[in-house]
Amino acid sequence: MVIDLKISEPSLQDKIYRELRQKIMLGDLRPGHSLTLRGLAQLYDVSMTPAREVLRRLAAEGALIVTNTGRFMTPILSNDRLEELNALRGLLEPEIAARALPRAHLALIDRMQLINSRIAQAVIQKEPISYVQANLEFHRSLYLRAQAPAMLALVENIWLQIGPTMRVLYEKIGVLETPKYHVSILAALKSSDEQKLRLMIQTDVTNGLRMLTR
Amino acid sequence: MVIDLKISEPSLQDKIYRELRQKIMLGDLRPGHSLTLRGLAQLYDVSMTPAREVLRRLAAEGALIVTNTGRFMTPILSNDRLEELNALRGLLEPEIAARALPRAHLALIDRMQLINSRIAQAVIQKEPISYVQANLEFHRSLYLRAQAPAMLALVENIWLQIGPTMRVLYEKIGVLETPKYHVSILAALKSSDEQKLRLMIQTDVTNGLRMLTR
DNA sequence: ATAATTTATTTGTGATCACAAAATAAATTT
DNA sequence: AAATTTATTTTGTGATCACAAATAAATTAT
Repeated sequence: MVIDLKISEPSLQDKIYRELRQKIMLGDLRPGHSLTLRGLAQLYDVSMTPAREVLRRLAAEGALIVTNTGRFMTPILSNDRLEELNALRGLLEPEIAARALPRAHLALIDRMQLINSRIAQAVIQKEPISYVQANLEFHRSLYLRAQAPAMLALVENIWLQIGPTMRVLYEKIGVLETPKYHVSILAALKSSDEQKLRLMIQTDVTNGLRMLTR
Repeated sequence: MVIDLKISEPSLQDKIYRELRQKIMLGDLRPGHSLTLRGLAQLYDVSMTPAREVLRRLAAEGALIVTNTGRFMTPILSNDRLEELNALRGLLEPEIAARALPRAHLALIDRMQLINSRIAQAVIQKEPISYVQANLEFHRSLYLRAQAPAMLALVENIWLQIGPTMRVLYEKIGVLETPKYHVSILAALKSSDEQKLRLMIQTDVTNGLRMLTR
């Protein structure tokens, strides 16, 4: 018997999808930025077919909206919508963090500390994209430990939806400060204090938006 | 100036999408049921193009999984995954219910009572699909009042993911009983008791699964 | 019989095209 | 100068095809 372990290479659209998704989540595209099938296809030198699969997929995830005439663009969130999405973060993230807590060993905490210093660096260099990227990585590296893939998927889905809007908010205010509750989060992890962790995650999330919208 | 209000008729794929989505959410398809582009296309007498858009969209929403060779099928949920998804229901649904509470007037409560009797009817007639449909409608009619579209979208997304699995669970057990916490939910609504409402929604959701998996 | 191999069939991916609707630009009229 | 009309371009939708990979069926060899 011949066993062949061929790794089925990712399809064309997967590559495009991941790149575009990343761009949107990090706020590389502003709200209302429109994307066209042919434009995207040309950009990646493929035909319209994979391009539309990508756009529709992102639309299905709420990363893009489809206008009533079928055009694709990054969403322009109303204040209500943004607050709702942030409330969802405040609901989901403390829960997933709490689930990660028992599995959060020192190696992880160290790594989070390292990521946190990258955030500080982005603040100094005034690089909003790097800032968002490192910030999300800080949270994700913790949440991954929860071994709750469905929950993580929802959280990332929300990040995706608010990506473009967060970017312009950061632009308006400038990246003022390194997130002040991250140290508290790390402390709660070290002391395995679930209640404190929940509270600090919640505060970090809600305060982040308050800081931006006032 | 001439304003013309043309309702842009829904595209071909929209119709197919909605039908298939409904089928999946109500458990009309069993877990592991595979769907093919050409099969779906033939069924609706369209070309492969709209069929694949539909399947990919549903896959993006977690209603279908894509095998590592690109085939589409309804998900076969592990116990862990099912419990995780149910925990998400238990987290999200009390929140959205609480948000709907201030807007839940008598007309709504009456309508929910009516839906509840349809559930009882489905129990008697042993029609699992009708049962699930009416049950979801009971919840949705309340949640719609929350005016929290992003939250509702997440909830429905979870319903979609557990649809096929719930169906087989109902088959195994048979539709034993009408959901006993629904009357408490209605009572909490009438008395505008948020804490009770949260608890009863939570209990209804978690108990529903416990009833099925033991 | 059972396993291995070969053959036939089914399936998703990506490319290309025609088409109609929509958005934009240009021209015309008011 | 503003509003309307016309022409042009851009855009998404759906259909069809070739192709390679994966699955199923048939055949052969052990």
